Amino acid sequence: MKKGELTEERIKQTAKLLFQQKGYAAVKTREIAEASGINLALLNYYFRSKENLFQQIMADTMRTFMQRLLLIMMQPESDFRQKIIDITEGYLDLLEQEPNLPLFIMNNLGTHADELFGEMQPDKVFTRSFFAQQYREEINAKRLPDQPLVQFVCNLLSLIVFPYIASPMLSRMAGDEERFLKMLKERKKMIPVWIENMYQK
Amino acid sequence: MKKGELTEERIKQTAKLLFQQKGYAAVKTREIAEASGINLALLNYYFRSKENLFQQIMADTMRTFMQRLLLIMMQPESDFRQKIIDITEGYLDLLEQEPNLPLFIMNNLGTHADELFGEMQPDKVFTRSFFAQQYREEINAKRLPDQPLVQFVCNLLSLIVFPYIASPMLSRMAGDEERFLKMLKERKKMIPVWIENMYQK
DNA sequence: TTTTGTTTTAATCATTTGTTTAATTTTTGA
DNA sequence: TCAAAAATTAAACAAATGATTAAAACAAAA
Repeated sequence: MKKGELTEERIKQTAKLLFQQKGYAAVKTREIAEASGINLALLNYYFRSKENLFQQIMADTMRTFMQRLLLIMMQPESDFRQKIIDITEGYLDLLEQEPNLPLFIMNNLGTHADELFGEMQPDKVFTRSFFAQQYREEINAKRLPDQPLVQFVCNLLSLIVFPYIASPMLSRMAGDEERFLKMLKERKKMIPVWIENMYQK
Repeated sequence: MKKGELTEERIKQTAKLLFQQKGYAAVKTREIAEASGINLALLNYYFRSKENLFQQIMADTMRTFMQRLLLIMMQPESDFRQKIIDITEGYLDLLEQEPNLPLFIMNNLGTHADELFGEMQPDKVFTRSFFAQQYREEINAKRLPDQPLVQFVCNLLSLIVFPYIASPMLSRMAGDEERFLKMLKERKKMIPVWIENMYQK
């Protein structure tokens, strides 16, 4: 009863990594089995099918990724500027450990976008969250132009996520890997500043 | 001699679309054949193998995508600000017609990043192009902070490309498809403004 | 028309791949 | 300790998949 759950989890972690790196169709069940150090048949014993294993992993991934944004947006304590810093640092820390996550998410957004928000209604979050309220306050105080919140969040996520999506291109543009990594580090400080400036008139 | 080249091109276009939508491994040769209205064997007659067909398509795609940026960067006529506008509008026009292009590129960057620049040396473009020169002039004139050019280009490309990569998520955040499309339109005007403001102190 | 080279087709091959089965080993609880 | 349950394995199956073959249809040149 204990041993099983352990290997089940091991398979899931291995599969998650492989799916992230190569995508659903490119990963073969035998590859997952070998990489997890299990017999091929065990995969179906625990997960019924490759498809089902993938669905489980995707549901987890989507929810966790979005939760990171939503939890901060719903924080009553922190102010608007602090939330931007929290979102930036939160995601950049995550991406340091899972650099393939963004591309993985984006690739499967088409079929799994609904799972992003789990139980929550997207529009509720984007109109009634503390972050949404604070955003409107900024607009009312004329510190931000009157544009939809999505536009703002889109810009923030763009700047955070894109370098990890385009890293092979950017590291070539940067000249070498070292300069690219330096650039990534720099962004953690700069993104909140850039975002703030962007809307300054 | 004429008929052949025509079907060859038809296969290539169909395959390109499928590869963009589903990725290499998920597209089956029979699917390409059926969608192109040809017999399965013709695919190997013209392209030797699925792999080879894909390589051809990727090489084309990478070069064309990057060329769009590099050509503008090497323009002697236009000034710095105009180049930013040209890059933004150039790419957004392209993406309107090929919305899956960014994800397709990013997914295959790992294996095909070298083909991005074709003959050119990346560092040459990023240090000796007119755009690079003009960027340094802006820095010298204190109109821009002293940061590497890649950082700047990364931000510009982020804002242009990300909405097309994350569209299923963003359209949900926006509330409905209509509002999302409105947002996309708005960005064409706003991105150059945002970019300019970003670096204002 | 005949001939020659090109294009297209149906059928087939050899692997790969997801899944299942049936037997074996290991673990657990009484 | 020992039987029942859980975990693991080797072997095999059926469908799919990329590729090839040999023959047919077609087009162009002589």
